[in-house]
Amino acid sequence: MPELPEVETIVSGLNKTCLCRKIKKVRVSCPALASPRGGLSALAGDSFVSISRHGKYIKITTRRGARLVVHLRMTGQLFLAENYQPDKHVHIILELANMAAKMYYRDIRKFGRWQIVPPRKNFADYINAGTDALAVTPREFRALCRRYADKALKVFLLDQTILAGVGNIYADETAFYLGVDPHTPVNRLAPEKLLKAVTAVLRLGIKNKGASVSDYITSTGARGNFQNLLNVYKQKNCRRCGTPIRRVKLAGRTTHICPKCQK
DNA sequence: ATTCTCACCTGTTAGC
DNA sequence: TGCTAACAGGTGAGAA
Repeated sequence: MPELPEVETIVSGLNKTCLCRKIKKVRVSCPALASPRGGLSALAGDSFVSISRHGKYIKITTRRGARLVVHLRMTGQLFLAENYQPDKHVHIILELANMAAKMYYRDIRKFGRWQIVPPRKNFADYINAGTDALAVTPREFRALCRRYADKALKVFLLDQTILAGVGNIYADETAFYLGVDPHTPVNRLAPEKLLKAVTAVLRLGIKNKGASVSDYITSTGARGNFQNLLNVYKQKNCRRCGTPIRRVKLAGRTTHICPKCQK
């Protein structure tokens, strides 16, 4: 799924290619993806001047001052391609000036959202999320650990209002990195170690351009590499010790644990 | 207030 | 083999 490292990879890719290019044409074939409905037509003639990220949310600002929040949810893909034949899952196409490639939004399950932020609101008000997992300070992180001391590690990591960006893949991999069971309460872990683990796992994901475990692809349509380095997530056996991975439900998600490496 | 459940979708996999 | 049911997991809304 697109989590922080996947979204970071897409955002940094788009920043290299499509900033400040005039949007010649906007085609939306699934109006329900946009809010307000039909709001994306206002992008015609405008251009993106800033593309950034908060957690898994993509934040876009245009030359005319419009703000856009794009969320890929489960199966959203945002990429640039030349000579691409859109299939039935492509729902938004942006044609950019002086560029052979077009921008495509493809989303099999149509869970994703393109939202126009109302003029009076800022991004932070609009996005219901805590501090970005790679922007949190050690001091702030310690406070979060104290406040949510009783929560299970995985529940803590997955809650976007506490810390933004970690999803199922990186939560399981973080617990593995720490060598602990994801049911472990936060107050049983040293905040410094926990933050170091989250940071290390997310950065490794970014370094490898994200994990293409299902539909995720980069902004050029390429697959990531991190799926080849996962230790427990969707693994049959632990990559480190070969022990069969135990699958349990935690926080409503399939959770992968190596019974030998994680106590 | 906090925590849980469901709805949103469709492709893939498991099981009969 | 062919069909159906369960599953995949991010978010927001509504219920408990």
